[in-house]
Amino acid sequence: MPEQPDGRRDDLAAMLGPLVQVLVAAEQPVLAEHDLSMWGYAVLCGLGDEPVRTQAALAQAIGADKTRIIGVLDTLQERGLIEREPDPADRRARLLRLTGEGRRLRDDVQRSIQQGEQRWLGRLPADERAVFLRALARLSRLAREDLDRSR
Amino acid sequence: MPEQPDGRRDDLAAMLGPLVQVLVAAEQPVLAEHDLSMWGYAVLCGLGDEPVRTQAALAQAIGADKTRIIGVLDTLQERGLIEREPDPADRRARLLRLTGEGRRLRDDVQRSIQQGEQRWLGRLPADERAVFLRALARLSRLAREDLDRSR
DNA sequence: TATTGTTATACTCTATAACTATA
DNA sequence: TATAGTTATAGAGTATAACAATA
Repeated sequence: MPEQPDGRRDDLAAMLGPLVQVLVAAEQPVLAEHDLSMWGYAVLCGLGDEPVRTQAALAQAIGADKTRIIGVLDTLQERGLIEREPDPADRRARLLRLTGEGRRLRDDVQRSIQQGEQRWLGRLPADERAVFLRALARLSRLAREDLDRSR
Repeated sequence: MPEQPDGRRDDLAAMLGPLVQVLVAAEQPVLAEHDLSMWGYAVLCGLGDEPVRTQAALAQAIGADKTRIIGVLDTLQERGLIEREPDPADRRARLLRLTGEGRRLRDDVQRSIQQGEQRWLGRLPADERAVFLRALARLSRLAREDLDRSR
């Protein structure tokens, strides 16, 4: 699909909006199947493979308010998907890490989601798709750096 | 910026989120300068260059609830940026169109916004940027078609 | 006195349902 | 009876401010 005939284009945000909307909608059934909220999944992804030293740091990493994720952490902990213990060196802080089961669940869900994304990415020619993903990854990283600076 | 070393990548939604956030944040000062809300701007863009036959159709086109835009239309009309008159052929409906001033304002704002976007797009090599924009336009169109079908 | 986590509250945004006017 | 537009209301999601524990 070429640009509009006169070379004009929609604003980036106007193009990204609908795309985000269908992608988020497509994630819902997968998340529901595993009893995860969007924020629950974001936490599992945000924890990565090394422990995180404070809840506030985790919240910032996933773009949430620190108060926003407390209930989420409660639930994940009750389900044995994460561990949350006071830092012995500073008992105000909570050390956070994935359990084995948490990691497994995260990987399962991520596999399903990225498989679903093929419905969209598959509509792009392979070479264009690779460039798109590389460019998106770069822009996303720059955007995150910018957000981190302004917080 | 290459993919992650192991070839894995973040979910599309996870990459798009921060990008949308900084783009929307960057639009705010421009909109404020012209006393426009985000929805107000969306309406000006949604009206395009031909009249729209009903408010509901306009709302759907910009992804809003029909009740959502009523106050927005009131304000735009008071400012002389749009015209809103009962359709003579069916007086339940309202014919909507941009005034000359509305079109001018829309074009001014859009120019500013797309100029601001260069801060991000400019970080991509020119050839990669062109491919990214083409791919994004295509995915966005597919997403919009999908959303329209499910409404 | 400052920081981490927590709770309660208030605020914003949005959708839902009920109403009017036309058809 | 059905549709376009409007209004009022309720709900979801979010941030803000106050508080307890620890440093």
